[in-house]
Amino acid sequence: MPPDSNKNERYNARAAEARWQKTWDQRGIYATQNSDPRPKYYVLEMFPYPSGRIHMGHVRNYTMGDVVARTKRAQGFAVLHPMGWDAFGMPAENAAIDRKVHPKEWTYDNIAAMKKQLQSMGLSLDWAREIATCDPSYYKHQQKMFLDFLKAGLVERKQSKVNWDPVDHTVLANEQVIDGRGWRSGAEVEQRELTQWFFKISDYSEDLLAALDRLDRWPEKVRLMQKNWIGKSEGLTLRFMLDPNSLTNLSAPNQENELEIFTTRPDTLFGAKFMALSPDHPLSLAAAAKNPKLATFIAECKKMGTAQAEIDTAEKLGFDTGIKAIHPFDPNWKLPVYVANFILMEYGTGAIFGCPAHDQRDLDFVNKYGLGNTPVVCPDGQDPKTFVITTTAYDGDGRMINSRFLDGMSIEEAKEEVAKRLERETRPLPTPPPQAGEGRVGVAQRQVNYRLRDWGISRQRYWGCPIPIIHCEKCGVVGVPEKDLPVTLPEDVSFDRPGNPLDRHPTWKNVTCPTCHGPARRETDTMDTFVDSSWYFIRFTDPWNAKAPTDAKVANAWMPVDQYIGGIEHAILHLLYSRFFTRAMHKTGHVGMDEPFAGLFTQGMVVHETYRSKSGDWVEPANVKIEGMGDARRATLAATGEPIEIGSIEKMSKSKKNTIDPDDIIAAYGADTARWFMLSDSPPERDVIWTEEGVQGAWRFVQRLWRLVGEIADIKAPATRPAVFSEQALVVRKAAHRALNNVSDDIARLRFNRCVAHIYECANALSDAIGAVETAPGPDLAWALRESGDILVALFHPMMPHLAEECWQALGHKTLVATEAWPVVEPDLLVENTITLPVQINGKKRADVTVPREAGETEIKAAVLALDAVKRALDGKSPKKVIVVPQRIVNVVA
RNA sequence: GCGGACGUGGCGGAAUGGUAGACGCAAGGGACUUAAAAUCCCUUGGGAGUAAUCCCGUCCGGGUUCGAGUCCCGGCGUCCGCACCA
Repeated sequence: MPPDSNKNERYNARAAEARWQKTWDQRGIYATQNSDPRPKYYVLEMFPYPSGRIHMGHVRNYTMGDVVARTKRAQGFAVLHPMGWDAFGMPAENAAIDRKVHPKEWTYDNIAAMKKQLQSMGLSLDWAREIATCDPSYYKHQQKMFLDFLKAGLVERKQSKVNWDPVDHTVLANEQVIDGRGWRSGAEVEQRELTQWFFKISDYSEDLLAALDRLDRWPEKVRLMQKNWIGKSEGLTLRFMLDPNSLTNLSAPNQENELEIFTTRPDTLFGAKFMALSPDHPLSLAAAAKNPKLATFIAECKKMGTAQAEIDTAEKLGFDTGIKAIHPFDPNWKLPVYVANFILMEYGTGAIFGCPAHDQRDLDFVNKYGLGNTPVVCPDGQDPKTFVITTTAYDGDGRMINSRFLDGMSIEEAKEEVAKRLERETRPLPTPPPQAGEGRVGVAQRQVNYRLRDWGISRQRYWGCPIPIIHCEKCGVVGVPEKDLPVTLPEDVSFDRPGNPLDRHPTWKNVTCPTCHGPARRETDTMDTFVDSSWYFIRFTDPWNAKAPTDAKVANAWMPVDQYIGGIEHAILHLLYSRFFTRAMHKTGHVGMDEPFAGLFTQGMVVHETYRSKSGDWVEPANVKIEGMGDARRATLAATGEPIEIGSIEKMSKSKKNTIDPDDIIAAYGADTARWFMLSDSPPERDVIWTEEGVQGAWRFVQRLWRLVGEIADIKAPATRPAVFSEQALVVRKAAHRALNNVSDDIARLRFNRCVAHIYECANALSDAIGAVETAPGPDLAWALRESGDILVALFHPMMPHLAEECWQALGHKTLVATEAWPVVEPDLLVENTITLPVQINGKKRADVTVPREAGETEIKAAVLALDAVKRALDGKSPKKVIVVPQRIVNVVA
């Protein structure tokens, strides 16, 4: 590129971007004042984990948020658009182990590096509100809220299972368990029970479920996923008597004389073939005490990991305890009681009755143990006499069969009948006697059950927010007094051994009890990092507050977040925890609302082709040379020419080495090009494939816009708006105003790929108009072109802010386009005087008809019937029907 | 296993139940140039036909409708989440 040529100079993104970033920064135009009286708009992207480098997923996510922020700012809102760091978590500890670097140092270095990268993207962020969750000034308030929640009854301690690595003596995350073995040690993982802290999210099950209906700016699929996660089900708890003759081998003398189960299918009670207990069920343990084989079986079950997918896909295994349960409707009907590996203690009562014909898991189980099945629901249209179940359970609708007094009923009627009969029948509660109330209770009780479990927040790790609790032998569990907060992490820790460094720190955990001043020890567990991210969006409203997590007045003014943008992978946990946490903060007086996110958008991933060498190693795209097209596409290693296999398109990941570094792209093409490409083509909720061609296309368009604006800037236009416009000038103005209208609408609905298309169309129209001018445009066309140029620049500003500033300046404006108001559309320019309707004959398009905009149905019909194509198709006959859909289409039924 | 999505040209995709393929990419042809790059113009779902025009076509099989990529039922395929990754 000749740098001396002035007129046709290329847009120099690198120089321009640095310059405009400096200007914005110096003028402080993205700092938001809490005192701003304009209507508020809070746009937030999910804050990143400081892994060290931003990735393309961040570029996509933050560009989308920035488009919304810039647009809303132009539309007159006080926009809050902050950024921070989800800075606690396991990778920092892994780095400490692998690279001997302190988690704190590692984290803050990463933050500094990533902040620089984000700043190079030209995001309109208010960096004055930056927070890092690992900073004591942040987690101090989190500890305060933990104590507030504790006082409010929202926290409890209970037992829960963890993945235990018996070699490393450490707790493993599910992702650290690979094929049932610890990722570092390779040892078989065991389940262990630990006493842990829980937030009582299940207190809000019904509220979290019911409120989903009001989140009308959330994706339907996320609401559905949360609904299923909460998993409300209505059923019965049902007390089966145990056959006393079968209980002789139990440890305790006959404490368990009955077994309580939960079922959502009481209608299938006559199809029951067995009972199944969780390996953790008290009755299982009682039976195992005198039965070594059963004890071994239970121990085997504990070798299974705690992940749900693993439990569900494992082979269904059971062990017959020898205990018999008595059918509630037939004292002579005895059911074998098994301990089974697929029954969860956490759900229902930890025990079920198995009806194999109508539940696949139960069917797999009986087929393995030869217990048989009896269908009790017969689908409509099936003959009950011949209806049999072999390997596939039937869980659909139908009529009751083989079920005595239920026969012929619908499923719903049968459920109701069973409930009614068993509710009426009462029996004394099992021994030992109940502590309160009457001695007799219905054999069955209707019960609403939720799948949602309480939120276990204890982590046996160093790099997390310390749980502000002191354990005293005399006083028990005592909260750290507020004046002693924050409980800070000690910095002199070692990672040379596995396990929690806090637990083996020589002094940190030794404290005096705040109540009795005797010796006591600190809680050494830290909080789940999901706690940190469950309120950061509220902290952003008042991040400087040293006294309290937030100022309710300020938080209530900014909250809820109007538009939250992040990955679909957070659809359930992060969002549900945040909804709970906001409610808990409401209950403890920190804020005045329940729902944190009024609008939610979940964007898709950035994916890329994968490359593999002959030896099976993954190869980075930067080292691959691609030649040829379509099927003839071949890849070679750029350095050696070794052939490379082109693999499937997958999520960018370090392990498959198919990542593209945003830094490289920004250095080569500039941030605007990267931003533009991330918004082009793919709908934002879907995955976008990163391609070299796509980036180059975006880069060419950047240059094209720059040239186009240069041409418009050269046009001399009258200062005042002409009174009349020629047809030519109107075409230009209509194109610009149509684009303005479409882009405004599509940004509001976050349909960025369509915005991109409309901006292309607008640019094409302006290029065409300029190309058609032979000498110099007349004053009306000149004015129209200048007007349209201004509109075009304003429209792409949210997406390519640096280029827009450069263009705005070139067009002679002295202001910043970043602080300009959004252009105002002239509605008259959006309507045409004539409309062209497609004409179908029998549903197939055969012709067009052009009619005046205000033409009525009879007028349109007449015009349609006069068309050659219609006459030909009708062949002299009159049509059966003519359907005129106003403004849309005409269909002639011949 | 359970739950959730998605499936349209060579590719990414567009299409309130109403003209399938907007817009972009790639490709082919042309202009400019000593040449290349850059830029500009034209063509581009498949098939038949000189042409007008016609036939086929939105993963597969059914259905509803004047009309289905879109709605319903049943398959197939791909992807995501599953509670200690964030």
